[in-house]
Amino acid sequence: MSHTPGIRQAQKQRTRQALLDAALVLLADQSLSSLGLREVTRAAGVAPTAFYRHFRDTADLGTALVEEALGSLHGMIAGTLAEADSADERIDRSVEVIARQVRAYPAHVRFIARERHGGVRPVREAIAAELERFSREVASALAAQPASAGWSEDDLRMLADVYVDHMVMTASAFLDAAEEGPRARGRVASRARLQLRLISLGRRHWLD
Amino acid sequence: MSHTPGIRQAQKQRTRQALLDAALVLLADQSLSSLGLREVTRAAGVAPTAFYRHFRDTADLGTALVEEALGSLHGMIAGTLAEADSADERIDRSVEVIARQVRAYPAHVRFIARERHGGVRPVREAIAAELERFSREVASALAAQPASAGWSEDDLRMLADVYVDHMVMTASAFLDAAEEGPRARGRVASRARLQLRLISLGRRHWLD
DNA sequence: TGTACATCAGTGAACGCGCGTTCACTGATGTAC
DNA sequence: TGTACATCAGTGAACGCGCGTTCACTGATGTAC
Repeated sequence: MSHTPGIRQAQKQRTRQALLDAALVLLADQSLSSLGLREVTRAAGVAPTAFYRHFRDTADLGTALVEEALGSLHGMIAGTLAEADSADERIDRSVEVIARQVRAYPAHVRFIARERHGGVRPVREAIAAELERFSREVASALAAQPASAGWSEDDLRMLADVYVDHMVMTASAFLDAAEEGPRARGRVASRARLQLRLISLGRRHWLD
Repeated sequence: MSHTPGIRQAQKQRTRQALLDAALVLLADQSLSSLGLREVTRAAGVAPTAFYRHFRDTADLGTALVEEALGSLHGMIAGTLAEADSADERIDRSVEVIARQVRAYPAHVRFIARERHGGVRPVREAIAAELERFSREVASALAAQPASAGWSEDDLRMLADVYVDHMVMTASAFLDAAEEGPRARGRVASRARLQLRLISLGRRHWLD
């Protein structure tokens, strides 16, 4: 594929990444729809015009950030769901995975939570598409569990949506809590566990 | 209280409302953090400097919009929850109330969904405060139901949070669906009902 | 009721500033032979 | 390996434009007597 040798390509990638990283930092305190191109290039240490070598505009950069932030979700839950014996264990595991993700990539999480309903249509659509893809993966992971015997496909998708929405909301809550300290983080975690337990109970009695 | 006679006050209120209305229209396609003061005054048909007679800046206007959008939530659910015989009926009623609110005030709903995690801190905090107040109201309405016998206060707050988050997500989904047509709206409604049924089942077996 | 003065919501000109975009350019990297 | 030419990521100057904010103002409304 990449028949272009290397040095030039590699340097271009480095600049592109510098722009993405700079944007992500700036997006801690503002929305994408107010992010300026010059602002980004200034923070990245390149000339404003260099921006156009990589992105058409800031919305285009935004969709690149969506992929960077959500591409890694692939297969993440599959492992989480599979390797656990009891329901409670699966719940603990899930909340831990979310907490870890937020600690590791706080800026990405903030970006997704913010722009999911944000003012830039293509970015909103990119996030919706990624989350739907993810929800479908969750649904098929759920389908493989014994607890899902007798469930319709629609109901499994509905359940998967609940989990995905819950994941995003919890991630965002962890982020807010991070500003307050470890006690707040603990409160978010235990609330998330209770909510997952509620969903789990509803699931168990769905076919009653 | 208002010992100032009237005409002048009334006109001031009218201008203020024109600014709020204009802002809400502009916020259909962008976030508050990129909303310009001149943009708002232009759309409202007043001079840019008139803005300062009413708001310190656009963030200040934003917090005023939060009150306008969420102030009306007061007591809304109380009625919805109380006047229903069966659980299914309560679910149908709730989804209808949300759908009606979205139809009646689409711009307000969009604003709240967008700015709940948006880039303007004081507005985010105002929304969080209003939703927390609302969640507390829901929790005490839930506490009054027979189904809540034996529930701890914490668990009721957790449940109320689930309902509030679900309400905001569903409202936002109705909004997206409105662009696609009535069939999409129907799908959102039935998914919301299934999700509420899931929660309701979990609730019923919480103390098992 | 009539008059003289005070208040204050909205105006319009002016300011300095940073924005997004264009353009011709430079010089390191890549390619052909 | 060496040379001559092509490519193209990043530059820097320049542009026109709309921004937020200041200021002194106007004239309708409110108040005191």
